[in-house]
Amino acid sequence: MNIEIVAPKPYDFAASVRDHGWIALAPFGWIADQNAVQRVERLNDGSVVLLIIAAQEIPDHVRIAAQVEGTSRLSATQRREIEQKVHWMLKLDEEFSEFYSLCARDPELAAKVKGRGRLLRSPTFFEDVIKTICTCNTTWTQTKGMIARLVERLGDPLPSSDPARHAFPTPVQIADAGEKIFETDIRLGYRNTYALRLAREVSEGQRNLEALKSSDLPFKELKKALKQIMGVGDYAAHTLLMILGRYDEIAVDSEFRSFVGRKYANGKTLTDKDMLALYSDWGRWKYLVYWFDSSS
DNA sequence: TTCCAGGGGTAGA
DNA sequence: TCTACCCATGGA
Repeated sequence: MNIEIVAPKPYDFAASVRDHGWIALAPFGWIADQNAVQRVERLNDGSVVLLIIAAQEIPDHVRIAAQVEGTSRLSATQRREIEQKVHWMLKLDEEFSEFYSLCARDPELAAKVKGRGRLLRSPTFFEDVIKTICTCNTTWTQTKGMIARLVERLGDPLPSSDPARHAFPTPVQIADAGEKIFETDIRLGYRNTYALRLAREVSEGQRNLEALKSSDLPFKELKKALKQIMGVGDYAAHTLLMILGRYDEIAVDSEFRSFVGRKYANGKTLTDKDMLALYSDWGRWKYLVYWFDSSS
């Protein structure tokens, strides 16, 4: 079964989805020989399917094809859900023309960003908050391990896949799992508490994370709302704002400091403030400008 | 052993 | 608003 979606041009699908490390976090994956994103996805009705998402350039736009495996037929509701999720994951709703025209003032940057900017995100904001918390104060290798264990231990399995592959667990599945399995098997370290607490808040209806996806709150207020989540500080809030399409502020982490130090410091020691000042001219696009400044 | 990685919470000033 | 200290985990 195939679901087709039209994406605007310019759109470099293969580069865009791999520009974000999320492609390496379960249940996402990259199929190199097909230039396709794969993802095990649990639908709202509880069924679990495998999505294989690829793109094809045609004259006026880009055609996204999502192949759905693991079910013999799809209801209209299921098709609509998959369409909406793919649309959100690929950020097909965002407008980047202002960003591209702004980049024209820096030829090196302009050459790099062509058709890029639509960084991969997860279908639910809950998943992206959990993943972001698992990037804090740890290495990327460990983040991948934490998310792989979380998905493998708590997510619903894809029917008849061998070895078993799993969807990202729902807030209820995480909340119901309890602390013990986090300590013995999933091992997020002190983030165990944050993940469980968030899952409980969401599953009990005390926190509506998905509503933030369509929020038109000003940047500062949205940031304030995100920082109310236990485990989310400035770095995580700016990362999550990027995921929501707000690029006003850079997420300062060891990676940012190391890149700016290498490229601009010339042996001097720079404070975070000094480093951020290097990007101050880029208005509401600072995060993306830094992102592509630091990427190849 | 010690350090620290794509930081954040908390207490105290 | 700023600083010092603590935090689980695992690789270097």
